[in-house]
Amino acid sequence: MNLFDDLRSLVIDSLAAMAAEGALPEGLDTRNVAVEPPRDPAHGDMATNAAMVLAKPAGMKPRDIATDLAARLSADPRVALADVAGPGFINLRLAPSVWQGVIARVLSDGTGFGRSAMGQGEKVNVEYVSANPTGPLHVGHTRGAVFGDALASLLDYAGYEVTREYYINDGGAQVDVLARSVYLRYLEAHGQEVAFEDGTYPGDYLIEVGEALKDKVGDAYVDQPEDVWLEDVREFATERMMDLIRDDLAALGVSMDRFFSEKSLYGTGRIEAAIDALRGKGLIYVGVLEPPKGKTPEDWEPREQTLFKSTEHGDDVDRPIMKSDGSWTYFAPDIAYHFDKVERGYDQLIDVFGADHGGYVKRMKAAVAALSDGRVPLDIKLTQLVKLYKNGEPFKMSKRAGTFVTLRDVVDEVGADVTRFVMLTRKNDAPLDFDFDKVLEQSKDNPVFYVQYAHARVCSVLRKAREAGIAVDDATLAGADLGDTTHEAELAVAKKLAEWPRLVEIAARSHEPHRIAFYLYDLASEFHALWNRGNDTPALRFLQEGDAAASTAKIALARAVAVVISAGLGILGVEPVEEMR
RNA sequence: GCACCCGUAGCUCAGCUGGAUAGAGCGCUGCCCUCCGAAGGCAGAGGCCAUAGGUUCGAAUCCUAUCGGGUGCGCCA
Repeated sequence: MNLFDDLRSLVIDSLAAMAAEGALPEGLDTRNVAVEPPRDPAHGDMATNAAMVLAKPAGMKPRDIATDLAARLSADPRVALADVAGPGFINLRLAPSVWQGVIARVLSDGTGFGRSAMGQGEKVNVEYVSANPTGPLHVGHTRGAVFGDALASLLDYAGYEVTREYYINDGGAQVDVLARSVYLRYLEAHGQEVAFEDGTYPGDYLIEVGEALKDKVGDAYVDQPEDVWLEDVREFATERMMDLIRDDLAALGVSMDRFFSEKSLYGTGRIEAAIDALRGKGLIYVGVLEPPKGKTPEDWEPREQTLFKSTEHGDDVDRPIMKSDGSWTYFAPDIAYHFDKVERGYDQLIDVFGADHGGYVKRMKAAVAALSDGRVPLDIKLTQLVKLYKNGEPFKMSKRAGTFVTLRDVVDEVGADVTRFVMLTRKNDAPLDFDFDKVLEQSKDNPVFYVQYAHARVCSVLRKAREAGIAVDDATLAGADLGDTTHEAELAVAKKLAEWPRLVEIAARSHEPHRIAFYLYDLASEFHALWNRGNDTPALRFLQEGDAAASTAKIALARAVAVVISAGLGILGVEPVEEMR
């Protein structure tokens, strides 16, 4: 239920009626006609630009169209007032019963109130995290994990069929490095002195893996050449690392629908099939790339390579897919992986990368465009860096890995809920400051607290009401007579609630879950404001002493706020709290 | 050199895919607890939306150029 859509339909219908009566030309394009909340509430509850959009194609003055249209709109019982303003806006003020209806609707729909059919069951694949299986997840991954997960939930809420997916980079050289590092820990477990050279992973987290390897194979690999143990150790270590990563994700409340192994693409003809698909479109050739201008690498020399003609689909230069020794570059399996996603029938693909992968956006989009003949859109969301602070000082260190702050460090310190919410209080492509102290602060500076506090306050009201013997289950509240809920402070809250379904669609369309967090903050703010009005105006208190009916109506409003907060936090993956401690 | 992202109040950031007098928090000034949680709320001051053009009824938003910041740029994934 999106009230703005309802009113837009009314506008469109009225325009059609005008056309039928000759007051407007037939067949005007109404796609740009919008019904939106005005910036300034003094302008009313909603505004439409219809007259201004249509004036030119209709060859009429905006205000003439607006005057006629406004008269028709005010005939609708939902519209209390329709007047023409400014260059041709029509401002609408809606009847209190409309807003009361919103409250009742929230209570009967529950957290499904904002669900949208917008996605129409389209299949969307959201790939996120996809960290190399070489160690624990760090803060950067955390932001990507939270963002991707919230985006997936948001799309689900907006009516898409969502798959959450993780691409395991287990096919390249870095898992060999992992295997060698684990082997060193294995030797260590056998009492040998080892040295971690450059190009190995010295982190403590591999100690237990080395010991586990010892438990598994005994001394079979001690002092053996690499070709004896490398493959086995690589597989063993990769599985261990994925277990670790899965645990890290679970601690953050993230669970994937599917883990896709890069290695599974090798030796199965799947990379070749993807490249052949491109070759069939004439997009694979052997050639020599120009050196990048202005910054020619010292060791640059012209080299013949097998290239993907990504410039055909918007990239800046063509990209190599095969090394001179005949093996694939990393880009080739990436192509094959996305080919697989296309072939699985998704209507839309989304990749969440760290900002340092910004350079791969164009080539990936080019590959998907080519492989799907432009049918499957690929959106790539980049998450910017997270800067950590403690007591206002930049903070770097890790208990477990020695060099970087891990996801575990963050979650252990502040909890999954706080981590998730804070990570979403910034747009994905904006850098984020994360202060370990501030995010735990119980004050209005802290959005996490502020939103939770609003929810807790509602729960507090419900507790008090129950103690007073007032029934506050949702069914009772949904059936409450809201006729006296007419104070502008109360209606302001109801109006904010009415925006929720619209906001969900906007956030889903733009792939921007941070909008949910900002909305919740706004909603909480409206609620706190109303709460305080009760200080000066007893009639606005939620509990009306000795008047159960009035209390029920006001509690219905409060409960509706809690329901929408729950729904929003649910999308963000945050548990609403019943009381602050 | 090229590409992508960014530039909005003193600070940190929103800004509804083009709408009216550009918003919030912090900080600053002044108020509000005999009252459901003051862990809050209200009011005030603070802006050339980096700059210059363009598109149109209308631009912080779209286009072009310039300035400033970040990231990336052929066998590393």
